[in-house]
Amino acid sequence: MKFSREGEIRWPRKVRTAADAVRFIDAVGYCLLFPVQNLPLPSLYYALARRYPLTWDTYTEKIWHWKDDLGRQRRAFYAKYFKGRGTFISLALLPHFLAMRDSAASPGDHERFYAGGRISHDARAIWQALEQHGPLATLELRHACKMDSKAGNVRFKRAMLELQCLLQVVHFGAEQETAAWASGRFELTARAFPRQVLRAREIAPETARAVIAKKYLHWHPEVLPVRLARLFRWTEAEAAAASAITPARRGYNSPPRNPKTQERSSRRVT
DNA sequence: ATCGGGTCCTGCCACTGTGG
DNA sequence: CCACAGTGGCAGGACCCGAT
Repeated sequence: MKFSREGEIRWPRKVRTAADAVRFIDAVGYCLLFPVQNLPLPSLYYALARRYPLTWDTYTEKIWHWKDDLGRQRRAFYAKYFKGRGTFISLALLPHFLAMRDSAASPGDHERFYAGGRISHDARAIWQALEQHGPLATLELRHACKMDSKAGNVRFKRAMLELQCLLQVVHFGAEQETAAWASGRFELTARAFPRQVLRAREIAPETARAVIAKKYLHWHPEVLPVRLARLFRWTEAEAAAASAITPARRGYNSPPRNPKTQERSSRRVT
């Protein structure tokens, strides 16, 4: 397995307990569960194990449980967010992530999101089931949405990813549904983190981007707007504004770029 | 013998922009 | 106009092992 180390940070404290993990998440603001190639973000795994590559050991086992427990205990937000990979977001920054894309929803907002073309039919069904039944484990949720079959599971996974990338659904513990691996348990963000959702409604998107960028720049001061844009799915103009770097200074630490590249980078990078 | 839980990886295809 | 590179999305494989 190959992993990029570029997003990792020098965190001076040892991470041994769940409380340490929460301190780490609060300090970095947002991080990955496991390191992911081409995704320059710190990972909880590296903070704990301090080494690559990832192997299945006591460290892995520890954070495996933390991802289930921290959300349920409302000590951090955990969902598949960046590139659909396991991501922690601190409680302090969750409102900003929600505000950034107008994602501060109420439990009954599935119709509004569906009508607005923001979620698929399957995602709406999952949202509805969670609204109706409260937190459900994978198999219960699939059953409630009539996605029990193999083909149904593919639709379920895709729709769940969609909802998590929109920050509407959050990991909320785990449940031993079968004798095999434990299933995740899921809840609506609006129900699990109502205070953060309310707070998000008071934050303007550009303010949210600035706070998120400031956090990233604290640990990666040399990052260029184009990298920020790519990471957070902003336009380069939004990234430059968020990191308060003027266009004149934009190429400060980078080699000169040809005009065609600059023209391209003025559009949204995805 | 097959299934299925969650995750990451690889391979494939479609799309886009570049550059000759 | 066309070939090429880069990217993103998606599907399927591997992992493990007990239940069916």
